[in-house]
Amino acid sequence: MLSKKTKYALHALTYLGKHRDEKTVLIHDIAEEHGISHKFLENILLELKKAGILGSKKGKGGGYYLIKDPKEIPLSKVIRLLDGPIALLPCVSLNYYEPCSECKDEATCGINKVMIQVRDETLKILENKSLEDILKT
Amino acid sequence: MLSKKTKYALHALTYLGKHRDEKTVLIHDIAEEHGISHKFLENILLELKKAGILGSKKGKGGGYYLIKDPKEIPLSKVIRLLDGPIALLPCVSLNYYEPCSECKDEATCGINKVMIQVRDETLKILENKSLEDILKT
DNA sequence: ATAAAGTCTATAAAAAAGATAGGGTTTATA
DNA sequence: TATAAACCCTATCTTTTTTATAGACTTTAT
Repeated sequence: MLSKKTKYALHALTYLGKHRDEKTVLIHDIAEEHGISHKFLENILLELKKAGILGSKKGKGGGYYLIKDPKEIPLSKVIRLLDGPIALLPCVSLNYYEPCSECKDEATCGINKVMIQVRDETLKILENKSLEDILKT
Repeated sequence: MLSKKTKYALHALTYLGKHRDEKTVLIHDIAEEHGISHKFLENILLELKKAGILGSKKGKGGGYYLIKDPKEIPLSKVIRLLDGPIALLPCVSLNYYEPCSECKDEATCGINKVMIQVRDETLKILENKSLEDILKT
């Protein structure tokens, strides 16, 4: 399951996507709309900004806004950013690889092999679904 | 990512699958083979037994054994049993449904719609990969 | 000047995962 | 029939991760 962080991020992105006509949107408004903690959301938006998905304007009249086209924001990117690996095991993660201690030899481990296949097929799904898909339904 | 519980379960099932010629296999042997806690593994095997995947024989000379054909043990079953939902959000889970508090109306929520699609496609993968696939590589 | 708004870092609280403990029950076999 | 081996069951402890909060700082419109 996705963490609340990722879930909130998706809601925030959706909200921002729906308000692209406005120059900026307040954290406060997003938080209120979905009944989530302002401060918690603050951290999340900051991460999305650092990842190049959002832009912001400081000071009075400031706020956040999307700087990418919704179709250029795949679910895989959001999930990796807030939740970490998409792979089911560390030993098959492309972005967060770590060996599995209980596995003696990766090269001959059937679990490893199958999980690589699962990862590749999962990635196909998550790279092909984007914020645009969420917005257009 | 999968929990250690699920990972250990997969290793145990693989071990049992590779020793199907023997009548029973000791928890101890599986735990030792993979360097994992005997007691922790005990709980996991018990769950696999209750789920009808393993059989056991008590007393001296006892142990565990597979009671299903490896191809009848899909990854989806093992994951659901030890880890819970496969869906990315509670509001789209088939087996562990719960509404999402930050979503006002599921019927019009784009995130919900997209996650249903992701769930269905993910399920296709995990229902079609089984212990057999792990064993045969 | 002031107030509004994002930035940043640290820490606290809560929940989940991982691990351990120990007594109970069953069964082969000496 | 006593004993030891092995699974059965439930409770609890520990650690890690997640979620949430706090508060001081910076920027900017008016």
